[in-house]
Amino acid sequence: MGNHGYRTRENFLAKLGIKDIAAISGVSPATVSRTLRNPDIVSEETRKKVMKAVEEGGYTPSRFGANLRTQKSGNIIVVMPDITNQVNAGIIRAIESEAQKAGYSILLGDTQGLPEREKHYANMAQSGQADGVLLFTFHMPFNLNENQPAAKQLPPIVNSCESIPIEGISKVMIDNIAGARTAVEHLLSLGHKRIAAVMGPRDTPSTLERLEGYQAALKDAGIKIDEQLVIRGDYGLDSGIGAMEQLLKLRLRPTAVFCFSDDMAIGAMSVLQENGFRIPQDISIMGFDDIRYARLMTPALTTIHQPLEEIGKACIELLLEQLDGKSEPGRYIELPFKLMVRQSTGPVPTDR
Amino acid sequence: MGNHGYRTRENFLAKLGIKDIAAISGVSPATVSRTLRNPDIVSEETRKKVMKAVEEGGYTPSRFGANLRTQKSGNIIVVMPDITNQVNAGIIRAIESEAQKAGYSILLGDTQGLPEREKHYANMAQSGQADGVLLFTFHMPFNLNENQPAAKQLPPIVNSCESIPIEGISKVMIDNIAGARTAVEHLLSLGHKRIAAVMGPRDTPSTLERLEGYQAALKDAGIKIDEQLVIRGDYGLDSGIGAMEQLLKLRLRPTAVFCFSDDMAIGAMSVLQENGFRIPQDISIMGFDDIRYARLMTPALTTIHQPLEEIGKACIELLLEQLDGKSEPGRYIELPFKLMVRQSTGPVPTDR
DNA sequence: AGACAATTTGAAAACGTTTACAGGGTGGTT
DNA sequence: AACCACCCTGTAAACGTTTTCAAATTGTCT
Repeated sequence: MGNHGYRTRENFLAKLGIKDIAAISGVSPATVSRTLRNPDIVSEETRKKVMKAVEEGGYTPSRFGANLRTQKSGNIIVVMPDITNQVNAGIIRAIESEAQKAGYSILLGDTQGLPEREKHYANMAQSGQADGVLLFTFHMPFNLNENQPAAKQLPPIVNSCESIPIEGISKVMIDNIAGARTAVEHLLSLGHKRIAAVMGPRDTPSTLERLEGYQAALKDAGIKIDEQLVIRGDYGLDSGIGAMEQLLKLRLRPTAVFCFSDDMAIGAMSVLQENGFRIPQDISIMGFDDIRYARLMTPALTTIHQPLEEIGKACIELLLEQLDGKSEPGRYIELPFKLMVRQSTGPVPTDR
Repeated sequence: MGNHGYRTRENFLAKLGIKDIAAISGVSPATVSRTLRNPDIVSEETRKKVMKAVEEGGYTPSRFGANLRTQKSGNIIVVMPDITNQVNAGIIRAIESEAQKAGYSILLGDTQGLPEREKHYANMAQSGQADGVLLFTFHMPFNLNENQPAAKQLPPIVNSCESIPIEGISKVMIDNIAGARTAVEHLLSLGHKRIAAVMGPRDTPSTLERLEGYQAALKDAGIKIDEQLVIRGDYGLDSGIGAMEQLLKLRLRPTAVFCFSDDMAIGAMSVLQENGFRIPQDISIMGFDDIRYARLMTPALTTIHQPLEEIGKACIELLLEQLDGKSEPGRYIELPFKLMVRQSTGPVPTDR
């Protein structure tokens, strides 16, 4: 019954601790820790002894102790409005993969659009549940003191997809304005003049930016904006359906519809086809995102490609820089979009 | 410089600890802890004092200390082959939402099909990173001793979607055999006799089960299985494309194709339409899963609906039971699938 | 041989909670 | 007045690591 520290529970699941391994291999706990974390600084002889005990004992260091001591959780929380969305899913997949390479795990924060859940997830950085935050929502879930630089009041954080208007916070974005402009210019080049826009959720930066690109392109072409052709959506399939139904009721229908997301474009296409319209002969449809289903639609959907994997990688890169203290927050990475011309867009119909 | 425990760093981010709050409110750390975790057992007077200090100090208890003391992480690791898949995404979304209600956070384990990553994630339960495991892959990533009941050697765990052949492990499934049988019977009822099957990845339980249902339905109808009509896929879009191309090369083409996933069905449909085949007049297509895009295809995809949200909820329910020690592992929940008849299936063509 | 540096190790403190235990107070009952 | 029960609170001991500091050992150079 000495105080050697061995566990004696018969339960064979009884987990060994670092002290047990130390006792078995005849060294101190410190040396066991060093062997595992920093093998180079222990002699080969002890390293072998310790590793033998570790393997035979099936020892896995408890994170609880290590986390407490190092004040690091090894987790990154990803705050997203909806992980079911193909765009978000693609990004988070890349994030997870990259994070794992760097030894971090991903905590999933699906806000389902609720600000209180956003707050909840953001607080994980406060409580130590996460070391850093990847923010894909457009609220700022932290209370900031106006008089201090934001960076000093925030945990390591990177903002992507929806740009939060705060100085000094790292961001990974695509140029939504230019993307939308490119989309509309593609339609203009096909001769379209009555081009509808189906927007995303009101007030989100991405929607506002894409709207700006849409307006700018039309303005440059000398076309006046027809408010009836600008419909509010929410990036979801059903809102694409609703928007298209609304557009079909118009006396002067658009000849092309630019949807701010592929999901809405797919919804719109289904309404058109149900009602006997031919795409693109009667109406052209254009999306945004290039989700994996886009190219498999019939007709294949013309859209703006977003580099999901690169976005995810860039997010982790910027966050790791902050976590490693290698760089100040405030870096901005802009990734290139790409116009994917497929079959859902075509020349404006001439017969009217 | 007394030992009152206050932090004195000027850094205004300096986090207060439980000792600081205790000192400020003039009670012991124990009482602060009680106030936060179990408010009922402290007097109203102290509770007010403490809460005031907590709020003014902006105190958030550190998880590091609490985790170490309670030996709980508050995390659940979800191990999935691909989170980008609509089925998995839908399930994990429900899981996340339910887990959060119960005070747990979700760690994302996207294995990308790699067994070593599966092992890595499974080990998170060993190291204390996660309290429980939700397993959607079909390997058993733990080394089990054959002579002991599996349940005693495993952390709290629930297995779903792909059934792992081990006794005494909780499961949430749909009846894949009956689901596939229902699908094929639907096609049979439309007069089809040459019904192709596009399978999922070889050796996964779900594929084997669906294949069994397919075979059973044909056998019951007195139709001999034509091996040429059974194509290997991997549940992904591209494999649906490849499978359909293969089927079109056949001298005697099928009149209906049952794809074991909607993604493959969508891939198959795009091939057919590209080659001028009419769906369902020339060939009927049937999927499995009922992802959100299924009903928006043109024609809308007939498929077997999987109750993703219910699956997610049931997983958490079974896992929480184990985590709370309220029940032994080994429970089995079977959720109902549903045949969704839409426009991609129709009567067998008569003209040949 | 002695001084000094380099390498390797151990002792002990620290990380921040929660909780078993004990003790002090209050009020009610005999 | 003594006793008991109950409620509330504080003390102190865990939980399992990592890391600082110092000591011990070895090797190198004069």
